Amino acid sequence: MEILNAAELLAALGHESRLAIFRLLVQAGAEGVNASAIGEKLAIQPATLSFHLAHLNRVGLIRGERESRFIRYSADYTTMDELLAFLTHNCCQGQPCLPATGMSDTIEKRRSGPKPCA
Amino acid sequence: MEILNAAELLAALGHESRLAIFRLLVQAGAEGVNASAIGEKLAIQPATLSFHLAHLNRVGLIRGERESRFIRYSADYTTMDELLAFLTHNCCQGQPCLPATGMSDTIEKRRSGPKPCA
DNA sequence: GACATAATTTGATATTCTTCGAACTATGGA
DNA sequence: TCCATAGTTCGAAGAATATCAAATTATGTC
Repeated sequence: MEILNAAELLAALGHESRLAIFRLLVQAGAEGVNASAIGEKLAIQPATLSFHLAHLNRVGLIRGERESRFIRYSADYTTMDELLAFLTHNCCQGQPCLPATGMSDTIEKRRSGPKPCA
Repeated sequence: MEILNAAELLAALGHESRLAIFRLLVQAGAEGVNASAIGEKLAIQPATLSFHLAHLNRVGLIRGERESRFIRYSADYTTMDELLAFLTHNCCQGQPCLPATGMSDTIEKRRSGPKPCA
């Protein structure tokens, strides 16, 4: 992944509504969620929702499939995986440098260990 | 981390210049890089650079320390770690679901494993 | 103090993004 | 065919961003 592409993905997720949509779809898994259900759950009006769904779809983070009258959206995990791989490239030597476990000394240990992410 | 905060961080990184700055600082490590050196390396004019540095600093991804006439900027790894932890929360059960190792079947394996990220 | 360098701030401009009402398309049922 | 539902597209308005020249602040040197 190139930096321009990564920036596009990050910008797509860098909006509260779109991030909420994406997270909802990740939690929903393979079954996905149809547009109006997303709109209800997140209190986003149809036109605005379509705008954000189109944005997320354009950059490849989600995809939609028509199912009768509904369009069922689901997260495209591979794109997110690639983005995370890009952000963690050249750090951690393949070891997980995340998540922060809540152990108070984790950060300090990590500080002296392999270089963290991005 | 809350979703609004995460969206702010993602938006901050969702600009080619700022992402390039952040990556440069991550690569530079603890020593950091002073502003004019960043500007030269990335071909960004001083005023524009200051604008982006201030943005990254405001959201906590970098910090600057004056060193004589220079201001040395360095990445704040903890903020990035928290962001990545947020993005990978409730997935992977603490196992690394990244990075993509380049092994062709990794993605498929992961698909049937713990739910990927975000 | 006068000057040069490093960086920021200000102000103006151009661009992009976001939102939403209204119109439109697509599908299914009576 | 007519109607209702699901969703998108269009168009306009307002808000937020990005860029950069010019002015300003801060530091160090002569």
